[in-house]
Amino acid sequence: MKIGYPCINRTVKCNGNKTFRLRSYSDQRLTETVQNNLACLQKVLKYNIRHNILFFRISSDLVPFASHPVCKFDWQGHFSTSLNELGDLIRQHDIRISMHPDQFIVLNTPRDAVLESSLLELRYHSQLLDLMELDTTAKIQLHVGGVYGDRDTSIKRFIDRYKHLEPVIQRRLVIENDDRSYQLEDCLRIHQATGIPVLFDWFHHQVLNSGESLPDGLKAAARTWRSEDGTPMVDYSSQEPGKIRGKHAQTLDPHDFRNFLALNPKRDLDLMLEIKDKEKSALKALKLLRNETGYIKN
DNA sequence: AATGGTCAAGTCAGC
DNA sequence: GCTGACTTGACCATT
Repeated sequence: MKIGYPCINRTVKCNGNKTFRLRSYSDQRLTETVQNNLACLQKVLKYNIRHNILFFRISSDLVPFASHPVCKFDWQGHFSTSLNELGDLIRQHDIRISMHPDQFIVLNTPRDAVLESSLLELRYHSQLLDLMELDTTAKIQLHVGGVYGDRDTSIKRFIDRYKHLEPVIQRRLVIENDDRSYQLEDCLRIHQATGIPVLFDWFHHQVLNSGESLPDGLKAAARTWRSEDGTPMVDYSSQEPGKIRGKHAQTLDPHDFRNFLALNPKRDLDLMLEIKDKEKSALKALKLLRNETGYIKN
């Protein structure tokens, strides 16, 4: 089991998620920012390697405005060498990579303009991973999308859109159960129709489910991953005490995490910690894993 | 250097 | 109808 965290490292003094305002766009500003972001990503990956954190989610802001019409710059060509070198580092240390396009990317939208920009953004994500020459175990995770007052039709629209995706996007895409619209059951139904792997979100499943236990839910999701998709990915968080239901924890709750481990003794999964203090919790989780008797290697 | 208004993009719940 | 939440506050004009 690999442990990971998303996008930001607060220990390494290097911000690899730098962006800028649209009206400040220039090719020069873009190249400077991307150069910075790639250099920081490399530093963060090296920090992760030193600390045995071998799962990482790369920020969608790596190349700001990459899919925006304002950007005519050939960032793919200009940064292909740097991206390739990053890919070398990732492959050399067998780091698992994911990306998570943000909330504006909605594959099942009824609106043409939203679909079009979503497809461009997905293409950007897949191009990044392709330029790093990562295999299809590097994934792009999406939620199913909106309900629009008609779940069945909206699920059908997702299925149809997925089937018509470019293969380079299709092979990387996975769907994740969310905590208010589409639960595990819906994702499994979409898997049945398309073969798309289902990334199990442990915390969301506690908030929204149809009665499956957490371990059963996780097992059902894990079965949707083929060998070319790699080890099933799982998102993990726990409830921030005293905040509204569904609020992600500030830091790893050792009690909740031990419970997670106890419920999943096989641990044939890669675990993304969606916890606000990022690498600190990843380190806590790894330490806890090492110190617990009966818990494996690393 | 500190501050505060504002930022490409969608959808939904809660008020 | 507006605001906040979402994987993540940070950019930038102004003082």
